[in-house]
Amino acid sequence: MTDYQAGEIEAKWQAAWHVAELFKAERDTARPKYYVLEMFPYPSGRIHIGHVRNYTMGDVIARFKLATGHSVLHPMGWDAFGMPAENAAIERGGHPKDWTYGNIADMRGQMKPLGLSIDWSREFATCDPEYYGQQQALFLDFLEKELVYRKNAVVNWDPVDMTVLANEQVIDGKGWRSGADVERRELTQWFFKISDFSEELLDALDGLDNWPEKVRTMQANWIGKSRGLQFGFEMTAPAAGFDRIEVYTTRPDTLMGASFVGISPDHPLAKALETENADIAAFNSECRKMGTSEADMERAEKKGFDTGLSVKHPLDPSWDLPVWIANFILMDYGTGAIFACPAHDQRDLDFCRKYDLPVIDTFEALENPAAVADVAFVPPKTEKVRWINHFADLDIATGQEAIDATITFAEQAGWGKGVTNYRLRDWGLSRQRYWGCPIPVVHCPSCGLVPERKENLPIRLPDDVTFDQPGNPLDRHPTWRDVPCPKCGQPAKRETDTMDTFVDSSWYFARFTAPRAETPTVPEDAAYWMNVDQYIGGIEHAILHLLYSRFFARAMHICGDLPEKAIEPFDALFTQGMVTHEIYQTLGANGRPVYHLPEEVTDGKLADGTPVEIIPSAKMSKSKKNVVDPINIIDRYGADTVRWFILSDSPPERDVEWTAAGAEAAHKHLMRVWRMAVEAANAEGGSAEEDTALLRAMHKTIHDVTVGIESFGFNAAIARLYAFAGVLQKSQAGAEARQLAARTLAQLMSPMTPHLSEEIWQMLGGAGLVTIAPWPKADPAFLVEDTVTLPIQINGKRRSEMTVAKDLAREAIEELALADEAVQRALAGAAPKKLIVVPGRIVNVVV
RNA sequence: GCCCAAGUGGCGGAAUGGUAGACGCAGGGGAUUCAAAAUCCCCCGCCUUCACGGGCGUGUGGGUUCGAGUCCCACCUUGGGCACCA
Repeated sequence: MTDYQAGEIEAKWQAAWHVAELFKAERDTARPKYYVLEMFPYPSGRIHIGHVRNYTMGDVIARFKLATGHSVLHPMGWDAFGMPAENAAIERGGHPKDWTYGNIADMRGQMKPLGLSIDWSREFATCDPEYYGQQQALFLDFLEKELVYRKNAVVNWDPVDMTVLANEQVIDGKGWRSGADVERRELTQWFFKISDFSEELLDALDGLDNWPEKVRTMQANWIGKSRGLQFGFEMTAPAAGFDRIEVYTTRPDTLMGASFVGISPDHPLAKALETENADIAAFNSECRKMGTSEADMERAEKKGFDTGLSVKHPLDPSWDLPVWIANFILMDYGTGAIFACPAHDQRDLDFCRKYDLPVIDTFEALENPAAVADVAFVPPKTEKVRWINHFADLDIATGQEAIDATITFAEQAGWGKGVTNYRLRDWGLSRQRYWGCPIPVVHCPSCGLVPERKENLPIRLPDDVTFDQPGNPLDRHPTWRDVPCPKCGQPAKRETDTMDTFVDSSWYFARFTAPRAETPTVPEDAAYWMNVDQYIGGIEHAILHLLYSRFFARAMHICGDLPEKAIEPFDALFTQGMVTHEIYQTLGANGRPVYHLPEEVTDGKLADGTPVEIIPSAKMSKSKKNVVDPINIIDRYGADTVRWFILSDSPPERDVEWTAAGAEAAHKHLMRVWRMAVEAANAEGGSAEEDTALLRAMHKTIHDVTVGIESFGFNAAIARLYAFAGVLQKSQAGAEARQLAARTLAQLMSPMTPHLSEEIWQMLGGAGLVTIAPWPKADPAFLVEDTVTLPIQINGKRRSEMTVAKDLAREAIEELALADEAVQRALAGAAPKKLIVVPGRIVNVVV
């Protein structure tokens, strides 16, 4: 009975849970519902340790809620569309569908032994036609409500492979396979009107009390609401059909420090000038030889081109400013044109230094004097104060007041208007790729854009495609693309763009409430299960996925697919840290990095002796091959050990560097708990005093562990469980108390180590399954202590301590403290300068 | 570059503004054993001291406070995100 065969025992209890249907979620109005969801995985082929961490945390919550009387929904699915499946097809042949479903089968097989409390009957993959067909129905609803539209937008274009590249596929401005310089190219694409919801998505962040503050801050900054001034600079002479340049600025108070007006290379004026000036055309085209990612553009060297044009300063018609084209100005934000004030903007200053443009000394107190120490300033045109004070006869010191006053001034004078801008752009969902959800519209030569009929859904991806040539196979598919128009029946062409995979993950949480329904959702199920009570996932999704989901929930509500209460679909969010690992890289033949799996590298070398460059820890990613596979540990020690270990070592919100050392120790501890349970079953002796001491420790542990689980302090809860196991081991309590203690220990451990806990529970005569046994309650009578140890500080440093009755009067504590030997020594006969007593906590004597 | 975090012993980490280092790992010593494994017990921040004790100590530099790992300011380093990786 002392031998513990993890494999057999775990399989036995998993079967018992399955037979009892413990995890099957049913609508049950007699119990409070609880929906716990972990961000679903991409089926890359193997589960990695980060998945285990994510799902184990969710499982602890789900099992805890089950034990505290909730009707729990804890589902699992697969975020199954995306580029890696196509890349696999290109590299190794085969079909993305086979690769994906094969991976799902493998990963499900790796996950099931973990003993997660998942309702597998609700499982789906986003590449199931039953799922994406409903997504197409949602798209048609959105189209009808005008939440989707088409416009031109730029993509990364690989001129050699003749294909669109994702940002990830652009490395140092070159295509990852061809190595060719990437170009920006405009295509007509589909967009969700998320920007219509900017204000609402921003406002509602305030109500998300159970979201991490950092996520709300990041989202607010992403939406980027700003109040600024929009106005026109009149050109000194019209050019290319333009007679003014409209700019937007959040710092109109710096207008008297303007050096030049800058426009984006994609600005209509810049484009118009291209046709008449070859140098400008060359400059713009150079600017476009860069990826579309904002990070790349911001990091790139700042470059400009003097157009030779000039504009008049709005406050001084005799003052001409030159017009430059600058590569750091984004066409997507504001009007695509700015005025530069180098005295108050580092980037403008760098630019002016580089091109020898004037820097005007504006304010008396420069905002960053050190940064401009070497600058030769040009004297200001007004008094060297905020110009609004000069023009409007005001006396304003603070920045925001000055900004507001300038906007009012410009509006009254009639040359500008206050404008609220958002950084948030509409969500482009078109992807020129095969392995995604087809967009259900048809282009008809006579009817134009025609939505598919809902009865024709799902529009299935064709299976007969090949990946032997670059580009989207749907574009060249012989029969799939050519269809009759759903409206007039004449020959027409199906839209060949598919949807961004973020669309798939923006409503899966709603689909889990009715995964087999013939409509996207079912009102009764959505009403009962929504919202997700606890959502758990990586901090890397803090902005895009979570913002898109918030938008989708609103759009679905507008279309009648979700109740109003679900427009904020995630009541509580927990962002777990990532499991990171070093990246191992060598240089390939073409000078590009080649990545290697951790298991291929020993002592910094490959098997053939090639030295490997070690890049410091980073997020585990399949493309960087730094993914650690937990399956060996599961096979060796069982699921309970892996679950216990992954939770025990680190605070859940923090990133952890993966290390395999310690799994062995976790296993030893679990076996120690098992032996103690066996011993408790056969215990003898005991005394009332010993029994009480053990029960006191037990109730304290119940309290601490319960609080720990509820507050995501899993590592701290486990530390308490370790400590209690230590107490139990040393205890001389009698059989009854020790059995109760061991059984309770097992029960408190059950969210983390459910199989071991069931085995102990059963052995020590617990009723039924521990998984659904009511969670223990801490008896307050056992929690109170009657004495307390107070540290005594002298000048804030701990020098002594004393043990006193818990409710001892302040005066008595002061007296005892002053009588303390160390205090007497420090005072040397003098009276203390100050005596601070914090009852129950500390005494501080200031001498 | 911009936005958001994190930084504590050899390691993972604990700590409502109140005894820094709980708990675990690694390490050292001991018990048990013919021996080993397993198990059990004890020690374990750094410097100094035979010892008692003393000094230093939570990325760096300042500040607030009787008291700062915790609050404020500046900086450094690392990580996440930057709209087509998921």
